[in-house]
Amino acid sequence: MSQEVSHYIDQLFPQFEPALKTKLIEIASIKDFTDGEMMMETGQYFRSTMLIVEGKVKLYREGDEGDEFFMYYLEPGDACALSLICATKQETSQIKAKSVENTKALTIPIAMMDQLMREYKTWYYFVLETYRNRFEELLMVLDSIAFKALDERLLFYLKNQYKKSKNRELNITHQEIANDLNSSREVISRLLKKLEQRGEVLLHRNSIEWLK
Amino acid sequence: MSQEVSHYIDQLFPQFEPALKTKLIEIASIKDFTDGEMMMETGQYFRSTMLIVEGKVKLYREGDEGDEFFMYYLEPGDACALSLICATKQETSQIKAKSVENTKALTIPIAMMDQLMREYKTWYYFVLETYRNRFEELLMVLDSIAFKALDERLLFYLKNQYKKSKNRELNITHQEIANDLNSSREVISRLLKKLEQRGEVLLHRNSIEWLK
DNA sequence: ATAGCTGGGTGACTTTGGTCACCTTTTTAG
DNA sequence: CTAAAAAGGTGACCAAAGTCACCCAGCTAT
Repeated sequence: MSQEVSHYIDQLFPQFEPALKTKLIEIASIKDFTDGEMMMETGQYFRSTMLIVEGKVKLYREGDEGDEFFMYYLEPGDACALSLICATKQETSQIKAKSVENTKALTIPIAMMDQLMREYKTWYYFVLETYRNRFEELLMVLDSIAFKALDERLLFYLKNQYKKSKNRELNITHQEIANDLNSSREVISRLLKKLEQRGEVLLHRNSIEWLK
Repeated sequence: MSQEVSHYIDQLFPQFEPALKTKLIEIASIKDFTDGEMMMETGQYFRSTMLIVEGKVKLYREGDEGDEFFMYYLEPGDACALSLICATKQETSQIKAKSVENTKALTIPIAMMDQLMREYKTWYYFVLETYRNRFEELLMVLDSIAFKALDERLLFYLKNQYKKSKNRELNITHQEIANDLNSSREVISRLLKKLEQRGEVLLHRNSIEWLK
């Protein structure tokens, strides 16, 4: 078990100082989530901070009528910024997190946060860096929704997906995209068709192929 | 000078531990900004962290065509979250900050951030709390733009303004509101008229009166 | 007093995107 | 194999909001 933790830290968090690694091996444990499992609901309390070490986690905001709005993904090497913040004050979360692959996370009891922050410089940097990155990602999302029309938002979304999947072929349905962008299937289908006509993508059932 | 710093800390940051207060008196200085002055441009580097002690600062995101999109205000007792994060890594800012009243800020050299974080627990809490608050505020903005129609966003905006001004009378033009919401004057005028017809506000030249 | 500026009102029109109804094709469950 | 579900296409229509053109009222500087 602690061997597994050790391995993940070497692979994904090589910047952690040796003493911090030792400490984490002592206090952290591994938690598994199956594909599609909710990792966090709105209004739920945090009991631990999570560092993603395998899989992919989708973070989204939930509207009053239960609509979902996609914010960003967490991947191996990322930490949930909210769990880093909220943790320290026992606040509830305002976002939902769903595992979209079989996901493994390194969990650290929130009670340890204070100590880690003050005793390990590399942890402290990691937390600040995480914050900054999430904040920036959120700003990018805000940008696209505040300033761009839906066709540009769709492009922004697709590019993001391709970047994360490292694959020409994206396995996703029009309906899922519509949900993530808080739009409707018909509209997304139409816009995708336009992209196809412009030669930017190839549409297949259940997948979109990125040309260009 | 240091007397002024001391006074502001007592008034606005009573939670700071005595040793931290002493330290800040030693290293912080006061900077003045006149009404309307830009405090930060996109792409600019941070050289110091700022705690607002007087006035009001408007934070907004800038679109590709120079459109502005209002995010939130900073008021006395608030700190710029971005300057807290970016500071530590010499990153550039993605947002603009404008003083909208005569504003005074307590500035702290970024070189001190590390030490403050590790040596003063109350500072560390303050920074995390600041992050959390800005993140939440940003999420609220994201919500309103992702899930709400313009009329609701306008209400959300007006309520926010009234809350911050503690005044029934809000001195603002329709054009300014349109800019902040990235909409157009005519549309805002029409929506405001509807609000007036429903008896929620009274419209005057250069001001909007909140009834209810 | 007059000219010009700023704030705001209004109608006509257009575009974007959401909705509805209904269709076809492919996949999957029984 | 057949029925149902899932994925996607399509046209008609509608509503929200952006745009344009033009108006008027009130303030201000000369």
